[in-house]
Amino acid sequence: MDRGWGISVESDPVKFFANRSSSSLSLTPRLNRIRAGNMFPVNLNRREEQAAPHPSDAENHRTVVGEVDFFSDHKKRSDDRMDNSTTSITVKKEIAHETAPRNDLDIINTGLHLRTTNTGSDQSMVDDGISSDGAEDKRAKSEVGVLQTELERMNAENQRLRGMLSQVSNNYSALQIHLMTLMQQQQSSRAETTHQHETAGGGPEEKIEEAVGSVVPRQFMELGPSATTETDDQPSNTTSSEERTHSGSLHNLKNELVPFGHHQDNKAKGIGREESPESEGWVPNKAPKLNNGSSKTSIDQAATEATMRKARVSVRARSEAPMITDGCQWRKYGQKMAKGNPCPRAYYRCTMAVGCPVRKQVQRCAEDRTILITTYEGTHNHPLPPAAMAMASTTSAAASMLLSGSMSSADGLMNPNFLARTILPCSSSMATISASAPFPTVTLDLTQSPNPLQFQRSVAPSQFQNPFQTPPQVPHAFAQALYNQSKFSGLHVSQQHLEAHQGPPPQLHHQQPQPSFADTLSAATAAITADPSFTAALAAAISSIMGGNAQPNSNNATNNTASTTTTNTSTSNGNKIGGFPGN
DNA sequence: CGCCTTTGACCCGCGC
DNA sequence: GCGCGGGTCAAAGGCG
Repeated sequence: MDRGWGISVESDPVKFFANRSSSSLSLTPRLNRIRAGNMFPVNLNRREEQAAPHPSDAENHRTVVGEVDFFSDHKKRSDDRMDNSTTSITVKKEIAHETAPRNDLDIINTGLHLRTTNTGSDQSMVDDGISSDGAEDKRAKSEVGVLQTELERMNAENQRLRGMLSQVSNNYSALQIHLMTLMQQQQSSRAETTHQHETAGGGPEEKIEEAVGSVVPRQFMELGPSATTETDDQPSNTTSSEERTHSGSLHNLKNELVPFGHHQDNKAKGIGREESPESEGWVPNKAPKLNNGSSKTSIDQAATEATMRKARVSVRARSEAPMITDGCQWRKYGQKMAKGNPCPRAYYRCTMAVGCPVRKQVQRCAEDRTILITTYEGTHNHPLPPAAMAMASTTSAAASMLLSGSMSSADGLMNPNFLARTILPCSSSMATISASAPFPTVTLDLTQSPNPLQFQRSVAPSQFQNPFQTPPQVPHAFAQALYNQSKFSGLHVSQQHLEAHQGPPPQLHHQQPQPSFADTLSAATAAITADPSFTAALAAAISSIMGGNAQPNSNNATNNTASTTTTNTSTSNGNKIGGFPGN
């Protein structure tokens, strides 16, 4: 039963991916994603491993609807079977042939049907031994009981659906808040720049309006060739070595998110990682090797890049899959038993480009093995397919946010909670920052279910100055795409896990009282130096998700699937250390 | 045959 | 200096 959820859930996404990649990926990506999002509760509840093929949903519904009408028929059939079969056998047959749940409603109906059938059989048994006078009452009482049972089942189902909904809201809220924070940051950056260079006319409102009209498009443009000029216009601000190194480090982030075809422009510019020896390939985390630069700038840049690479983003998500598929291709290069965790830690390296420095570690949580902890390290030195944008941008944004805080303010790392609130002001429990050595780590916890209303309160229009209210579908699509990826790759929320962990998931990080959103926002704005690349990263991610440019990378889904498949296969092999955690 | 995973060995940093 | 733990390498084997 338990395994059934996982199996069915993993099988369907493949079909979906296949359909998606072959038919309408480039045409209506947004619609597909929305559709996929709507499918969320559907897939999670499928249990088909032992269900016989069912003609269609309509027929399924028909069967359910007709169950009451066929009550007597069931009775008759049960009567006929009484000779050589028990009631339980009858019920199993019903399950096998008549319940092929297509969605939650079907499951609910299935439960009803099951009960009805069962009761019908029972009823028939009772009727056999009772006079016809009391049969009517008995039948009525039985129906009442059936309805009560159904009500209970539906309540339980409702609870589960609520859990799933809160999970989705969790992801959605996290990403939307993130986006909003970035928008505010962008606004602050622009205001500051404008104030420094010229006291341009127009009040804050006008600036905001300008930002609204241009933020996203301009950021999109920054990713292209125009990014060079845009960046060239900026250096007047980045005179200090600190900011210079900062800019250099985030150049990687920009590269990571540059759409296909634009990647070479930055390279031609001659800044950033491409020229550093490190860019040629992965260099282990050994400090001496990082100081290969001859000039001071090179040293600073190398150190910054080292910090950038050392900064880690850990994503915690419930998953039965051995590894979440984030759109990238990974090759496993090691596995070790980590101290304090019975589950082995697997080491993966990005193989989408030769010499890509990005690594990730995958390990199951020791406290709750349904939680998969994926730790990303480094930035991609190659273009990413749209499917990889969401996760990469999220992790990179978190990492750059972390690094921005660490560079602009020493308190950033000294006060992790501050940065945590900075990244996700409204939900410090969803993003936590560990300042513990050796690597600063941002933890994005997708396993928690905060109160969605809390977020709604936080992003009231009055707080965000209407112009900054991005179209709802933007962050929604962002979260949706991220979630879809997760869902189809194993980051899905398993129904059984929702049931098993109705209570608050284990908290690895200390929760802090939540400050007001305005306070944290201003704090974030003040604490983090303006960084166009950061916003550009998010803009690029959103653009890729919105499908405006949607590079029809149809291989993407295939690669994802293949990657997951191979990983599953490999991890299912006998492993001396014990195989993959949780399997 | 090539790619990938497995897994023991090795390297390095850190604490004692 | 030594041990421990994290991280990586690379030979060997499996698989399509």
